[in-house]
Amino acid sequence: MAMSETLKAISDPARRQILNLLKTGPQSAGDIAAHFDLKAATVSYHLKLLKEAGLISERREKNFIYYDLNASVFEEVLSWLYSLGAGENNDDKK
Amino acid sequence: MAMSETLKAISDPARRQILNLLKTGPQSAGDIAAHFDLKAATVSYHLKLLKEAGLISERREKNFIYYDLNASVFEEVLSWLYSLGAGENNDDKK
DNA sequence: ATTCTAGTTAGAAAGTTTTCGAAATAGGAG
DNA sequence: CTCCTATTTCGAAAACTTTCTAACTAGAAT
Repeated sequence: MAMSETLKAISDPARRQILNLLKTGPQSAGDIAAHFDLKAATVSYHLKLLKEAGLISERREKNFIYYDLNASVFEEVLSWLYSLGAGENNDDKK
Repeated sequence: MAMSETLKAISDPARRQILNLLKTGPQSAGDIAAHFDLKAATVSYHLKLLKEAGLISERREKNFIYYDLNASVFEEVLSWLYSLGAGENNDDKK
């Protein structure tokens, strides 16, 4: 199940912050690391997980690696959340 | 952030299965445990986490405890996913 | 009041995840 | 070719999670 990987990927706050940062456009690994209180090795580990989950893609240019968000992978998660009833009018019966 | 708790709660496959089961209506802790290859204590632990995240509510009746799904908590997660661009037409530029 | 049943809590073992420092790699620049 | 810079990989420590068994609580039934 791809969803398990997707959800694991976004269950970590550091990885969510990385995704939030990539909303504004592709960034190099170094740029990303500079935004956080984490060592480059740690950020690299998170980027690897996000990449494996298909949530980001990488592009090499010069000796930088640029990472870019790929939100299409969230479709399966959205469907599941809707199947549980998320997104409905949650009016109280009152 | 409530989202962190919500995402942690649904990042575990056992807990997702419990939520899937509760789609069909409230169930007692024992009924839930019976559906899985886990000891009652383990299921109780998962139910506690889901309850703390606000994803389920409990109702006591006789000496049973019935658990019920509360999907409204997913709204925040949905908004965040949409803010990342999930749910858009992911047509290739081709 | 004792006993039975449904479920929870406590504490420990096993497994997984996150973080880091140090060493390794991959290219571009000199 | 050697050096430099950006980033990854390795290996270990620390922190967290999941699961279990055993002991406990709450209430219903006798």
